[in-house]
Amino acid sequence: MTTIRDVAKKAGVSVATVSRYLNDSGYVSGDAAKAVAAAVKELKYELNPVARSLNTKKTNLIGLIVPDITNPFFPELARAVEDVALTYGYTVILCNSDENPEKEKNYLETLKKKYIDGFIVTSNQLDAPHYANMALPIVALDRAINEHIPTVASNNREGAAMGTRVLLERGCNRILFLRGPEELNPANDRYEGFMDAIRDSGVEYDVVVCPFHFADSEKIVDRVLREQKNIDGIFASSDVSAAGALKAAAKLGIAVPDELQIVGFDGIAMGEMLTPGLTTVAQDVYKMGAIATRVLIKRIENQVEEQHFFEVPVQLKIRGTTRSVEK
Amino acid sequence: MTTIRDVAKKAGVSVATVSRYLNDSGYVSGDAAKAVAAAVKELKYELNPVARSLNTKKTNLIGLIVPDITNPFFPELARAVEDVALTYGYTVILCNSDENPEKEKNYLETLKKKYIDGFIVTSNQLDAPHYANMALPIVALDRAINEHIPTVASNNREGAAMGTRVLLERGCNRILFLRGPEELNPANDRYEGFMDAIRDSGVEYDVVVCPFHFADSEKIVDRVLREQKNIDGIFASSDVSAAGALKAAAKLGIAVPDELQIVGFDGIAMGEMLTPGLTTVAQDVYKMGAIATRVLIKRIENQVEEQHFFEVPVQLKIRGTTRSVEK
DNA sequence: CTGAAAGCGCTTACAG
DNA sequence: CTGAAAGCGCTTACAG
Repeated sequence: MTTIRDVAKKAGVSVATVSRYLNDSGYVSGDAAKAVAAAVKELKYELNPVARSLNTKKTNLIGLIVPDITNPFFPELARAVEDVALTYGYTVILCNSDENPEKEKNYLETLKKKYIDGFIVTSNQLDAPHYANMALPIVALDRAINEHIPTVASNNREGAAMGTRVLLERGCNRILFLRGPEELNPANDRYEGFMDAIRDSGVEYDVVVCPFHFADSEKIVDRVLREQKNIDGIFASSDVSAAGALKAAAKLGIAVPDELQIVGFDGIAMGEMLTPGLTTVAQDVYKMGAIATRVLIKRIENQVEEQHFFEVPVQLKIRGTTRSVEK
Repeated sequence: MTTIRDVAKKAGVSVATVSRYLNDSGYVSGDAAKAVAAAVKELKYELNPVARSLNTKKTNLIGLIVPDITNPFFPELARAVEDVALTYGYTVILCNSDENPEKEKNYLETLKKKYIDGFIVTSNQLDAPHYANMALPIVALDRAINEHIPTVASNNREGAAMGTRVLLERGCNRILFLRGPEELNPANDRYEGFMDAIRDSGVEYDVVVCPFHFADSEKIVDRVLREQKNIDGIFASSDVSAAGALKAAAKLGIAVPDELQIVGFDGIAMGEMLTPGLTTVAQDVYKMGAIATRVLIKRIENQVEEQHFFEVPVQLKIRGTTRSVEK
């Protein structure tokens, strides 16, 4: 392995000069620069990043902590993070937390020791002490951690209101809202948005808490649909739940969208594969990941960034589980 | 930051002894061990892994190279890799290659410089030179790289034969096989398996090449179904293609499974969310990832492993897109 | 503008 | 069984 010393020797300068040239830090005369460049080229020298890290305490590594990459929301996020990271010369370490604070903390600490440069985190441990005294740059995704930490999120509340109005405008008279887990901030925001839109409409509604899980959602919706025969609209807080609802309806022989209209939330790829295609409030997950990564890297590189909260607009995707608007 | 020197001083021994104790390498007397242990505890000393890496050229980091984490096959793989890696004290770096040899090579080289310990790779660049002279441990997933590199894969051929027989046993008289991209090894194995099963059956069949992409598959199947009215069975080389086929059938008003039966390949979660649920040849993706990771870590830790090819059996999942067997 | 030297925090022959 | 010392390959004040 050729080292900086070899380069220095060949170029007839000191290692300090080579280092300055390589890092573009401090002055290097034109002559010296030329000699070093030639030596680097001739020796095919490549800087050893581990040795550098030991000095700088930087690694160009960032951690992405998600509950579970298997959850269809996260792969696209991971993709965005990796794409942007690559652009800036960073590499991504993938961590599944399972929403387990211990696991999360463990990753945080292990990687900190390895001089990781920062984290992008999707977590519910909003108030966990290990975030408070983390000296490392962190950006929160989807769910706020605390005021000191920049957050990127969809406009969940407004999006949910939009989704609700889709059903309202299409003549639903009794709407079932599948509310997400109560410990999830975004789920609560969506609930608020639903309430915003439904409140003054005069339309009847039911709210049922429902995990973001296909089979559970199907079961819950099946039960509700059997009990409440007059439900003609379902707004689910996630596409996976909406898929469960659609399946339940199909099994009960309820025609979608003629007898029952369904709207989801998320915009995951599966939505268009269903029959009929799922109408949904689509989050721009890729954009969220991209913004989060840029913000994080700015922080890592000490660029000032006054903005603290980044809201990414959702977009309605009208597909087959809703009818055309009644005029 | 407390270093090994602080510990040595407090314990009244040399740093060499502390290092030996910490790494359980070389002899350390009982007394010395006790003193060091006490000092470590009192000072809350934690070894600096970066400094260690500079010496050992090991980092406990492994790279996972996939074409695109957004492809529904890979998240579960990534999850398995990460789970097992964590068990052994390794951390996973996620790399999306987009099947682009340059990108792949770039990751390989960048991370090698960072003293990454090994790679798990899903790649088509079987014969790429950058794999031939990689001194690092590598395990190939799903697609063989070369004979020197251990490979983990499903029994694609046999699985495809099984899937074909599902249609045969259920009375299909004309089967459309959606063959995957010809540059993909597993896709070709599945084609062989289909041929194995169909050849002697006397049943008519068509073969159409079809990318593992939903919308494209839908389009292709729509066209074929319009042209060939008597197709009553489709075997798709991937679940995503099968979903496209199902969608095409639905739009054409063809009843599944009564008029047309469909079988997919992969076993991704989406399959059960469709209506009807997708019958499929399910790969045990998690197991594949877990095995690959264990094999890789064994190699990294220089444990001999004579086995070179690991085949993970597929499993039939009979759901709603096929009928019950005719007796 | 440049170099000698200390330092980042560990590991590992080597001599005893 | 143990320690002094060199070494991993870089960066960074500091003095000139």
